[in-house]
Amino acid sequence: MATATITSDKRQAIMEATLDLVSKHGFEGTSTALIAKEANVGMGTLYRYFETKEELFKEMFIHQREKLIGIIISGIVGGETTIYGQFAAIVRALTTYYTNHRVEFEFLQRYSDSSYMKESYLDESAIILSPIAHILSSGGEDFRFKALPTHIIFAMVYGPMISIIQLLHQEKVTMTDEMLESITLSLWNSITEQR
Amino acid sequence: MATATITSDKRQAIMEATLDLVSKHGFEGTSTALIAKEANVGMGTLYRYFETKEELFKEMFIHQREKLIGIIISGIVGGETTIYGQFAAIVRALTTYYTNHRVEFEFLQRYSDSSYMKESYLDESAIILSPIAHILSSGGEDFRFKALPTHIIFAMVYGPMISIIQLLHQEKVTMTDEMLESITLSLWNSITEQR
DNA sequence: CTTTGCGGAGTGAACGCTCACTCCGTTTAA
DNA sequence: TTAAACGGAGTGAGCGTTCACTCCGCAAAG
Repeated sequence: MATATITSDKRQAIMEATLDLVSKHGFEGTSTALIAKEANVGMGTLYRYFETKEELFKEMFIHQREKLIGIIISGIVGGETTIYGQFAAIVRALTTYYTNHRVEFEFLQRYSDSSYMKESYLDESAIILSPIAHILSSGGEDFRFKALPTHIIFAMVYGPMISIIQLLHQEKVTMTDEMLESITLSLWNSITEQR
Repeated sequence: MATATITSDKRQAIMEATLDLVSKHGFEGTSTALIAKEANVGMGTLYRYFETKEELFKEMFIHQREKLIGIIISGIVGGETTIYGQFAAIVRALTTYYTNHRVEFEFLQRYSDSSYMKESYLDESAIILSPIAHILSSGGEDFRFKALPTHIIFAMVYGPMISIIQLLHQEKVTMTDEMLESITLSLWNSITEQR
């Protein structure tokens, strides 16, 4: 506990080193000794700021997920007035951010598929995202969302985005504005019906 | 029957134990001692069949990926004559298979997002899947595929499917025939245009 | 202004333990 | 009888974690 909102230099350095090393070598290949060395910090210092290695990873995960939620929310409250406008803003923001922040993306992915990930975090994240789901499921004047469970609607947007961002990282494709527009519209069409 | 391709009982047992344990405890939490015990096999035996732990995981991955490719191909050569019919058959087969074979699915996911995964395997898998991509990109009489890179088209089908199968495993949703039909059509519409 | 004392951030060698992997005695089958 | 297959105790490297200690900025005392 403690160290609630203080952001010490050392703490920051440890977190940055962790992000970098985990994305490079995975959780298994990243020892606390290596993190400490990369952060130019003693072993003991690491354990002054984080109770255990697992706790460090967990805090990193929560931190990164909050960033993710922040991006989504700023897409909604941005300036777009239509639901589709907001949807497109979110897709654009997430694609841009995670294309340019590969380590953050890979950390989130790794953690989500690791055994560190407790079922409870999954529930938690669903709860956090549910307000957005609620807004989206409200519908608009000229469209309505498909009669599918909210989770599925989410998966049909999130799933492709994850896969596409991975492709961008592997440099299998390069994203143009037109492509992103086309993809955004496709995703929108896959979850809505015109009326 | 001393041939190069014998599948010994012990080898089989080791692979089955590995699949089960990795899906349950992840790569980190699965020790070779545990695998050997679960397979009712000595440590020495394990190392007779697999050079290293990493090699064992790699062989497991390749084996599982071949199964995956097999499912896709059998969807194509099934009995469906239209491209959409084949597409729907693949989606149905994959959903059914991985819903009922959670450990196989989780192993593939875990491995793909782990540091074990070398870039070369990614390329390799793309090569294997490219014939299918070629068939799909041919188009039909009353539709054509969107003007997007093949990788993206793939991602827009694969991505949602992975996310949805995860939801099914978490029992966040239950899949009905109508839902699957609706999802399949949505995915199809997201990668094609009517003409 | 200088000296002394103090609190706590910072350190890294050392510890206990687990791991992947080896080695060799035993069993099995031909 | 012989060789291949097998089992599992043993081994050393490396892991996460700890703790006795150092160092330094600052406040109180002289």
